[in-house]
Amino acid sequence: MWAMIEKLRVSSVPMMAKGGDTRWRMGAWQIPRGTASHRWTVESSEVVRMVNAMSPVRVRFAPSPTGMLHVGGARTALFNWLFARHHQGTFILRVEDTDDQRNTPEANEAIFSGLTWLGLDWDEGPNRGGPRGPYRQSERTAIYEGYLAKLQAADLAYTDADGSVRFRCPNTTRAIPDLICGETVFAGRTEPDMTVRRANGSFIFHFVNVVDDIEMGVTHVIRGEDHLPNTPRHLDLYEAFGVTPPHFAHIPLILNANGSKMSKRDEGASVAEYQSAGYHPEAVLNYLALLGWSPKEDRELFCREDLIARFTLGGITRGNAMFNLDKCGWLSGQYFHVMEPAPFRDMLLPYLTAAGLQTTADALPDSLLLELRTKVRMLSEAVPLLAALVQDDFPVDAAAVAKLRSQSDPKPLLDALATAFAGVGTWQAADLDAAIGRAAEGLGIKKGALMFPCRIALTGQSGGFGLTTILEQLGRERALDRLTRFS
RNA sequence: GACCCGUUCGUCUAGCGGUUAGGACACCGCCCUUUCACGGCAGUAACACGGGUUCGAUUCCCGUACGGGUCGCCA
Repeated sequence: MWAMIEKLRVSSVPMMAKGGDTRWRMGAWQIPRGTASHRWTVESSEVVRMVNAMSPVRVRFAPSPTGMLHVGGARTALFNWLFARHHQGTFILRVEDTDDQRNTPEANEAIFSGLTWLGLDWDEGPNRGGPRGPYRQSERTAIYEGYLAKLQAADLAYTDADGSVRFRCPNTTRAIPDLICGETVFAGRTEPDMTVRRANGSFIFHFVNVVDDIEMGVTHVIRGEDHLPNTPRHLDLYEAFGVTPPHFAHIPLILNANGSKMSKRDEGASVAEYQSAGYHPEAVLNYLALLGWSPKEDRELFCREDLIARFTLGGITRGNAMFNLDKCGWLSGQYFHVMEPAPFRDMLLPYLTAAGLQTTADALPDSLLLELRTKVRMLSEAVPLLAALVQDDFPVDAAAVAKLRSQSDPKPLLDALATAFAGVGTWQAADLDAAIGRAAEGLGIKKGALMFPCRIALTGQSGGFGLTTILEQLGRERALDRLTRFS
């Protein structure tokens, strides 16, 4: 057993500073750059359990309530969550709401609902509690004051002319042993001492971030690469507090289709957009996982258990990635295509209602859903498809109607169909199909030539469900009514 | 501007010195088909550039170019 663990230590980054030395020193972790040896290679769950028992993984997602859950943030949350679940560790949600202007109930809710929609549950955090709380920075002022007192006691902090508190930042050269980027060295600089507390009493991000990570026992900081250049200053703080810093893993950013950093206002930037467009949440999770991380297998579909089992920091890509809506949509379709009718109905019904369609579970039989599931990539696509089937008021495609009229007068065709349908034995696919055949034969035209006008008359659309499905779904009365009323 | 990170098909990626450079989305064609889809099959398409190291570089090193990030009393 120990041999396995030793081997693990060699093949991955040391889990902790050795020999109980809590003082982290620069260069203590020699990570050969540009080699794969620094990558996290833990795979066996047995080994994971052993290591975890020695040094339980604690990670956190620390969003700021900006009013939405950004996809970049969601992916950071996902990577942290996967890492925690893979190592049977703890996933903490901490709300960084030190900026009062942003700290609204709605903004907080946007984070919670986004994470919940994706199924990213937190072990400790708001609405959940935990031993290291509170988990909102706005409620941790006393803790920050305590840490600030430590700094002041050591003469490492002072109040400047503007009334702000500054940290005597050593600004020394720092080598960050990053689990993804390798050892990254930042030369010492001569910058003004960093502010840790504003004149109005509120604390600055860098300070509270470090204090909270210490207080919450965070072992691995997995965050966006945009934080990498800030890390040396964070290290200064850890050193000042005499605490061994956590492991760092900076993940590449998500870019827009035009190559720029995806920001708040960009299309598809908010998780809520995927929710309202009716993407399958498991698919979005799946897609996000594959954006900047790879299980190195020639397949694309991974359920969350698959992801948990496979997730390692070593699989994280080095370069930034552009978000591709097409692929996300395709993946979503893949999930719907194989969905069982019952859960599909459960997901669909509230969505249709919210979209303004008057319908019930009874109006969505299994047979219909089995056909529908292959036609949608997201639930919003089901709305126009279903509109004509579940209600009498439905949109009509003017172009399709125009095309129909340009070909021939549809009236005699529809009358012939209505007659054939009226004499049908049962209002079921086989009989209905036969009736269409008879009508076509009687008119001396092909079946297909009859089905297009029929489709237009019944649904107003040139595409959609199979014609017999439409007929069955509408029922004899409504179908015949629409055929005879079409003009 | 300074500092950091990065660079394989349009996009997401596999590749860790010797491969016909693989997969996926998208695209194109064919098949299936009453429509729209689904599905199946096939195809177009990539190692940024220049130097090294090496018998041999997509893989290792150094430059250049390009992209991104950070340099806030925003997080």
